[in-house]
Amino acid sequence: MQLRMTNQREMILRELNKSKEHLTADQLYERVRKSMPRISLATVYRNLEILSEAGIIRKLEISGRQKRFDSDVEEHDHIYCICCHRIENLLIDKSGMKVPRLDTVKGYTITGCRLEVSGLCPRCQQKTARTKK
Amino acid sequence: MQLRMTNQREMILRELNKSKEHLTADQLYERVRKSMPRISLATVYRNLEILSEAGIIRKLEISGRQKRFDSDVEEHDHIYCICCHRIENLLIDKSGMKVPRLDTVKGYTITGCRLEVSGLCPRCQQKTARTKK
DNA sequence: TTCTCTGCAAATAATTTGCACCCAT
DNA sequence: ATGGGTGCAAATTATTTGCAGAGAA
Repeated sequence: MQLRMTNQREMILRELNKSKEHLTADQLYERVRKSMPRISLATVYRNLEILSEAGIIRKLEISGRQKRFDSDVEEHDHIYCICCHRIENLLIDKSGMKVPRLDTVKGYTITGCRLEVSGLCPRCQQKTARTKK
Repeated sequence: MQLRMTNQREMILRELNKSKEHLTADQLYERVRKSMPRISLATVYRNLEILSEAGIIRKLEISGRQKRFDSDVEEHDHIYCICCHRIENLLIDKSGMKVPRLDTVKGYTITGCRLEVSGLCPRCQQKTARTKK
């Protein structure tokens, strides 16, 4: 199955790269729509699926009900806010971890290993403090 | 808000405890239904939400589109199969990790930190091998 | 008695799919 | 010209909510 570089696909990739956030499908849709008003949400979903399958982008399945997409496929971890569900990148050295031979855990063939750190982001800490008063 | 121990709630907890797997809401529904045929799926969802909010069970938001629930709220990590989406427990010593002051990362107040290891489980390795032949 | 909980049905939210046409290769 | 890609609308999947009646405390 050959991948074609359509205008839609190109715009989706460009927008995802432009904002270094971790956007959801419909956030991306709203942005792409500004310069390409007739694009459909289904196209965005289809492309995000195809591109992440091809390893060009990365699908994140953490925090909240919507999937998020990351233009950075390099090995890295994430920290997310349990309140506003924002996700930020995190570079953590996992080499020091005393993991009992991770490559053979429970008979699994390991394909990935990531650390998901959760917490309250600075913005939400203020929000919470205000509410508690 | 007071929590009441209804028959439904008790059964849901019992089933979740019985199978030490990480069941989805509707897997749990199917099991509870066997001994309590008139229970509704909405009740299962509502209870899982309430119980995890109360810290009695734990909601897992990894791997696949459905949320899964864990009767074990003790600190532990998970390994999941990228193929069949099964989740198993993992006990990993994270104390050796050289994390740059995890409690202050990017100004966040850290509430949790877990390792999600992904891979192909033994069962799915065989499946894949067979398919590739 | 009081107030949370329940079942049912309907509503939402997120994502996927069928189909006929379009366009990158 | 081929076969992957698109827009649209409808379908699915997962979860949530309104409401009136039930039942734990």
